[in-house]
Amino acid sequence: MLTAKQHQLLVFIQERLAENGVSPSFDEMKDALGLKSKSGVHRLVNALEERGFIRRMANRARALEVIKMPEKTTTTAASNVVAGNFGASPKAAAPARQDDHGIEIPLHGRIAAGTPIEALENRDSFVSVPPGMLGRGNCYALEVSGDSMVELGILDGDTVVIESTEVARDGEVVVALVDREEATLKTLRRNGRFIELVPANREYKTQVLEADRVKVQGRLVGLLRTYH
Amino acid sequence: MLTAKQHQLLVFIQERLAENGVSPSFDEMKDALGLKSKSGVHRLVNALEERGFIRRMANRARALEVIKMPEKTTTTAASNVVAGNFGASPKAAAPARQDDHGIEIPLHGRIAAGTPIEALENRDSFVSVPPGMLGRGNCYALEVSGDSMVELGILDGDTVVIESTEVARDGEVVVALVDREEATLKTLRRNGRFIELVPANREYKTQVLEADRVKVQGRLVGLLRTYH
DNA sequence: CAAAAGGTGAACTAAAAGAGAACATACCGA
DNA sequence: TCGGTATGTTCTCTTTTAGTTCACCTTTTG
Repeated sequence: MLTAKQHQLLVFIQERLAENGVSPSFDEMKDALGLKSKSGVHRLVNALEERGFIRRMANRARALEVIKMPEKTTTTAASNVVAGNFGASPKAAAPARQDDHGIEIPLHGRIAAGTPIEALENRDSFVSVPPGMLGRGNCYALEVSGDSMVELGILDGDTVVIESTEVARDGEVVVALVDREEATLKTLRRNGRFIELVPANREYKTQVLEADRVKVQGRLVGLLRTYH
Repeated sequence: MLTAKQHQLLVFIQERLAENGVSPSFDEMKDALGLKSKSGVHRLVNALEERGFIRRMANRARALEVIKMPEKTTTTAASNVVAGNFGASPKAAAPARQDDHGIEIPLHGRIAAGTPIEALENRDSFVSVPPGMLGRGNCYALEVSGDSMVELGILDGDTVVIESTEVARDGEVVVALVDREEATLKTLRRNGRFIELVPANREYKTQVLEADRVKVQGRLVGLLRTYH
């Protein structure tokens, strides 16, 4: 995720903030990295901001803030946090990691109307969500692609939080696997031995399928959206 | 996040509050910082407010309040962040805590079309949001009431993340204060010396107002929704 | 090799900081 | 209700410090 220089700068900023609560100026960073010009620092800072490690106020002096540190690959974290908590619960490969104020859940890929999930089990992708948003079971996140659910306020590009489950009640929004192939996000309706997958967009049609062709994979429990 | 002077002042304010519960006057702060004029203090106080470290009531004497302290999150996170600083003070400020995976921001109340924010500055309410969702400045959360923005996927009951700012670009969704009374969440459009507050719902009308009647209070940067 | 990341120096713009004064507002007691 | 004291707000001016941008070059890496 980070280059050597970027990492070096991030650590320096973090140290300075922890030491005396004052963020370093570009000149100080320049010296700390052994550079002779501030413009290089400027680019590094931009890179760190793009990658979401720091936050800054535009055109303000010494207004840097570290909002996350690079992954310290498990060893310490895994030992005390995740271990053993789940006992009998059916948990997946990438379990949620928890701390006091946010819980990180894996981002498994994209989901769209009519196309399968890209099974991008990219282990680097985690999303932090408020604790209250999680369901009871194992949760993961998906990025929404397409506009089939706009009328329920689920837009293209949103991140949805899904609770793994094979059961869902009538009217819930679910991730449904059709014919063991296509995963889509739709409202579930039961109708005798049929299951209806109802989009929330007048331009799309409801799919009516025999119950055994549809397998529920998860249930919508939360949604996150970022504006730029 | 802070300059040396800003940090110095913040620490001074915090100490005075912890000591005797009364916030220092501008003159006292002036002396404490070794200045000869209050105007400098005024600027520093504004800077601290803009950065979300203190809160104040306009035109009220000694009405400062520290709402967070700069991060002392040392790499080894062991001892708790804020611990010990506050001594016996019962009203210890609730600092917006930060850790690796989530940031907590204050939930300031509800916002609806045509009604003021309930200024429920309930200090107990915090929401944890993903680090990447935050804007550049001071952020807080509001609960959305009403359906005036449904066509942009902002539903009744959603939680929106707002970045404090007084400037906004054309087309951005903002918290706008009309006639110093009504705060609403709307899309901002500039039209000569008028400002249009555009709802995202065909059943509501666009408000066209002279520019000086509208004050932008913040900018929409994120959205959270929980399903039950 | 080409693209991305790094590095330099200079010119330029903007913010932080300090001072002093005039003005505005809140509050309190007579 | 008036006036005075304490406080907070604004303004202008100045100096210092800090951030931004650009053109151009070098190194690293896929």
